Amino acid sequence: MSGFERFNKILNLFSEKRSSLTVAEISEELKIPSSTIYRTVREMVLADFLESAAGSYFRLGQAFIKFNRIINLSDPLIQAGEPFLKKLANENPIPSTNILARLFGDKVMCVADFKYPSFKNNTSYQKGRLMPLLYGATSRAIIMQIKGKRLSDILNLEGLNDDKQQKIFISGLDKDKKKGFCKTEGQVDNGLIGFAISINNKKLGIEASLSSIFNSSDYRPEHEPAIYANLSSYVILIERYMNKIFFEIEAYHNNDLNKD
Amino acid sequence: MSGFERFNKILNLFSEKRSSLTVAEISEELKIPSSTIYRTVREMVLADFLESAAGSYFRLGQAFIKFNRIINLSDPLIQAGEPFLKKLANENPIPSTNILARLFGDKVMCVADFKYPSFKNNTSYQKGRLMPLLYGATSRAIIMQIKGKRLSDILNLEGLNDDKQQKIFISGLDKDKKKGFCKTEGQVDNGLIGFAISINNKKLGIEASLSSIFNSSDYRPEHEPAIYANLSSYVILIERYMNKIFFEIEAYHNNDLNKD
DNA sequence: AATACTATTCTCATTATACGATAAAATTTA
DNA sequence: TAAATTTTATCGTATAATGAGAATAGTATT
Repeated sequence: MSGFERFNKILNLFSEKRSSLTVAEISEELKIPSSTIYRTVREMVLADFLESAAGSYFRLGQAFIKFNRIINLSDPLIQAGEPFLKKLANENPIPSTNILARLFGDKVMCVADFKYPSFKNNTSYQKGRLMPLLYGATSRAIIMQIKGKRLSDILNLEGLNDDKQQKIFISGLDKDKKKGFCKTEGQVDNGLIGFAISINNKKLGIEASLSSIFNSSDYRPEHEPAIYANLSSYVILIERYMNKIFFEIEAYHNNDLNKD
Repeated sequence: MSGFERFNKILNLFSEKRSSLTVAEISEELKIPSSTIYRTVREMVLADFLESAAGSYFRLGQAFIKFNRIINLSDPLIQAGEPFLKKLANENPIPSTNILARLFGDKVMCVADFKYPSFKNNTSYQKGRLMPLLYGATSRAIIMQIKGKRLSDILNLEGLNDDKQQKIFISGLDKDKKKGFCKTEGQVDNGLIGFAISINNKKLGIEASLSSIFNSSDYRPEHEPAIYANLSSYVILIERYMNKIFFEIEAYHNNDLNKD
């Protein structure tokens, strides 16, 4: 096992449920001698990827907070989209949670969210959370942008291995693609209904979606036109804004003052 | 240079100002052959610490968003303190920004913040940002908890090397310590005045502070009693809540069901 | 479409460095 | 104070990272 691989494996032992670990536990989990783990953990602590907590436990360190902030301040999708989420929530006909999600490698992750104050349900969608790729409007509006080999690779990775089933799934996607939007009910959370539209910027390599999630009990079919009108107008705004950001980034890169 | 060190150095090239880099740029900055950088970057992309963007640039990857979320959901200080920030802001006599900050290694970092809607100034304090250790009430209320060799080590690292100056600084801290609170004006941002009280939990290894920042122009001396009353009562609540969390964590660790 | 240019991966011999068993030291607990 | 646990240090060995350079893939240019 290589050094980086070990480093990565240690970090991935930490989770929402298990947020602190001892060297002994790490050593046990990874089947690696504790002398080696001690050395690696020390390096990681020194670089702020871990911090030592009480009782010889170790926690994730501040490096993640720091780098997350840099991403928040610089990610084109977050920059372009986050300012609109609150407005979208206010304009929706019924209380909603509104989500910006995007494809990272083979995972869909929520990168920004705004919940209307009176929206009661706790959706599974939260900033930083990896979302199921095959379920929910949010994810569908993203993967409908992918095609060919890359799509089937992703679906395979997600466990949709059967050829027949994959074809059915893809033809479902194609229908949504023609309509231009996705709508699913209860696929991610019971009692919730979600609507999503794709966001895309080829030059920035961003495949994303904007979605609004409602309580099924609040929702009436007559709300649908307003929901789509809101989503699609904000998607246009966000895509335009992202394009502007792209040109700013390009200008920055081309500015020789920044090199050296 | 070791593998992990290189990995760390690559990440630390990314900043708010410079959020994407090419392999050539990294190679140039670190004076390491690009064949090596390519290999390392590939590993990092595979593990989601970097992602490739347009024009052969690389950005920070989703791993940071993911791990940041885990910290947010599990950090005892954030869990215990964040829910109170909004209340504190609402109860302050004048518009404020309210900050939970804590010591990570030798750096003070803001881990949660709430800005009262009508508070105008953009403070330097933002979640995830590393703060100057020697300036501002927020940081003072934290380092006043440290003593002896550890304190002087930290001060040295921060550039306060001169023995005489260090003594002056420490005696200033001691005065604040006796008073039980810190108050500084304009040390971090011009036109802002900050008040802070220490937060501590030895068992969890957390040295932190709660602070309220105001516009100097809004502030009148007669506000001071209310400000301190608010801060100190919330600090008591937060410390109590953190202690409760400590016992929950301890119970979790002692529960054999969680081990295998 | 052909060419030039750049970005990326691959190969491989060399060397450095990560590894892990063990001992020593430091810290915590009884 | 002793016992137990956690952490660091030591060191010979094997392994895996390194970097030069070639090969390939991918883009841009004309």
